[in-house]
Amino acid sequence: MRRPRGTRDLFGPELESVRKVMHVMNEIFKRYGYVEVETPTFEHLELFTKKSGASVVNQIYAFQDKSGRWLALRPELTAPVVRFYLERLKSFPKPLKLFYFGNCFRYEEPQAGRYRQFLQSGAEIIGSSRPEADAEVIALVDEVAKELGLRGYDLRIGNVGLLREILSRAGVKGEEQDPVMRAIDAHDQAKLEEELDKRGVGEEYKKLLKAVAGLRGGVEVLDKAEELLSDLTKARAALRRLRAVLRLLELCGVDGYRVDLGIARGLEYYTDVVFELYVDGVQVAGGGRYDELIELLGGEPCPAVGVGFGVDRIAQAMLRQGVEIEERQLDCMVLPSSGEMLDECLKIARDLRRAGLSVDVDLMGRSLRKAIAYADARRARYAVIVGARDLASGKVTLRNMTTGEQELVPREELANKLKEVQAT
RNA sequence: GCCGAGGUGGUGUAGCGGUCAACAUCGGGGACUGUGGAUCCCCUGACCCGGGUUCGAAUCCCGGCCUCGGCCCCA
Repeated sequence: MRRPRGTRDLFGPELESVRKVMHVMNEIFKRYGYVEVETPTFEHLELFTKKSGASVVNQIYAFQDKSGRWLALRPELTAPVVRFYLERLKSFPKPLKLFYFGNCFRYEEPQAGRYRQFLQSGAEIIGSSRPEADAEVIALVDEVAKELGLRGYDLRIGNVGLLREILSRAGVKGEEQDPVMRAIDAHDQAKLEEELDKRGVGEEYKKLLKAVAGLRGGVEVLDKAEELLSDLTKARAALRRLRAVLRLLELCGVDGYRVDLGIARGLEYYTDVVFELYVDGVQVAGGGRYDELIELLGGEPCPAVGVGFGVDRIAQAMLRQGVEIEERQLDCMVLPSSGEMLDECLKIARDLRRAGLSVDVDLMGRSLRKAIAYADARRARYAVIVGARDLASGKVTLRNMTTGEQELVPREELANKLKEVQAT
């Protein structure tokens, strides 16, 4: 039997790095005042088909249960969290700040950094339409990247509202905009030209769209955008919002970002400010404002902003970059000098474990020689050698596995002695 | 869904029509029943699956599966 395509078995550094990412995120989310939620692994299929276009529906693991209900393994977590909000959290004080971790499933061809089961985390602010909320979510992303020690990360901030407004003015509305947005996101000029012509967009708007989508750099690009958009009131409002968010980011201590007005992505439900986080050219997080999604899923109109993180991808980036991941090692192994000492070893191990130490005993009936070799292979810091000779005077031998130095230690002082050296 | 490169012990490789399928490493044991990272010896363990060609296939051909990477897509 082998594992299903696109899944992974994890252990060792791979698992440690995932755990570390989860741990750090968990701490930061709570530090920022978010509350954890958990939703089921499967939902009604309809929840996802409502939110996402038909193109992605065939990538959902969908099935009928024994009563014929159409269910789906969740392909993402925003829709389930919004569903949870609509079902039970609507009457909590606004804004609601929620975070979550969860496995998601997509039926896709596995490739670099892409699996059929993957771990996502995210945070959402539901109920605030203000730029403070946008800025806080972006600050959260920056904090995660910083605290995980990711080097050379690239945080890009844009606003899909600008591009969509230009398209609307040019007569391209609703879903018609999506293929155009995709072409922009892919930086595919030929494709963009084609999509715009297909929809009869005039030269003037084509030029404007390309000019705006090409803007990236520091805050100064907003001035250029403002010149270009002088006639478009709503687009200028979007620009003002972006400016406000960037100003707030400064107060939050975020400075390493780039403005990129070409961010469009296939994220069709984003309405305003959007952002993406890249590490080594791989996108590891993305989010933005989605003021219409909650209504789409059957709620009262309600503004919201959020972010999703690709936990596995971030963990892989950390391994790649050699970020230090501390791993709790075995404090000691308790080894009998001969078979008769086994009972005594078990008692000593019991006491040391109760004292909070990480302790192992040999379960193979090995000779002392082999057992010490095994302790070395396990990278135990100490070996406690229990023999009749020392035990006669109530002592055991404590061997430092790194230096090879040994000393006789009274049994009852063993735990304290080990805890002392554990701290160093 | 498409394209490319691959699949031999747990890992890394050799073998490329006839070999007891080799080597290294890892794992278990012994030399050495109160002392590890050395040496020597022994043991466990593999040709992805199914067809075909052939007297004979790990080796050649076809199909599938899987892995890695790229495209499409990425809510």
